[in-house]
Amino acid sequence: MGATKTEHFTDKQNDIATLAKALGHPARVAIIEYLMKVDSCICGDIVNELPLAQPTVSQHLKELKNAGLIKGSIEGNTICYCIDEKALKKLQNYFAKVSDKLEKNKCC
Amino acid sequence: MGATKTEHFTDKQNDIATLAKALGHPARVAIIEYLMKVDSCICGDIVNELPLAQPTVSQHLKELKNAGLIKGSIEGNTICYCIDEKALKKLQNYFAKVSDKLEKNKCC
DNA sequence: AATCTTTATCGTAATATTGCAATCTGATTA
DNA sequence: TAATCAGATTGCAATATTACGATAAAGATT
Repeated sequence: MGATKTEHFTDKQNDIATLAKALGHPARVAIIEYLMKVDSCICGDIVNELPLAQPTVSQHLKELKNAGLIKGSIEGNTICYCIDEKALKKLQNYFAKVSDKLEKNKCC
Repeated sequence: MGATKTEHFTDKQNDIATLAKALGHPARVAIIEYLMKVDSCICGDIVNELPLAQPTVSQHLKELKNAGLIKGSIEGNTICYCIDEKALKKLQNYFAKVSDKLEKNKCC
């Protein structure tokens, strides 16, 4: 096996899982944090920021893009990556809701 | 390879990645949501709630426990699983901070 | 005690992920 | 036009994940 049975779960559960999975690797967390730090989207130096080879970084960027967490636009020779706020907002809302619910139903 | 190079990233990045990774599977999202729905921790019927075989569910529960997202206490014959608020709070804070920062630094 | 119930563990097969060297592509520059 | 540069893609090896049947462990029930 090894293949996730996505069809058995709700769209929302799959959606959250996809976003969470994309952040389930420290390199990808680091990429998001770097994009946040350089408050603009002037990118092109992500590879130099990470302790990983260029193809590996490229792959991580691809996964973040597939999950919808970042978007990249071609800017001449380089590519300008940029956080997609919507996706992070989704995560924020989700965990805010969860935490809120837990606050109310304290049981242990 | 296939082994994550955790040693190159900060503890915080690894921490967030570990939590996110644990939620990077719809079954585990479903488990958390189920534990939230039955507002108590009277568990023992998680297997029946999920479209997966018992060993598979047990494995997912183990991963959630390892990541610190849930805790389980033996209650006679059954085991009583329960969300660990601290971990979810951590995620909430993280994404709240990220969203807040993105709000301020709008660039694209 | 024998059995049932609940959950964990083992073993294993299928698939996915991580990482990188080598290579390719497409835009820029010399 | 050729050399260069930034990134993506390919191909591959190592490792991790997902899923489940079989089985084990341990308390509950009969």
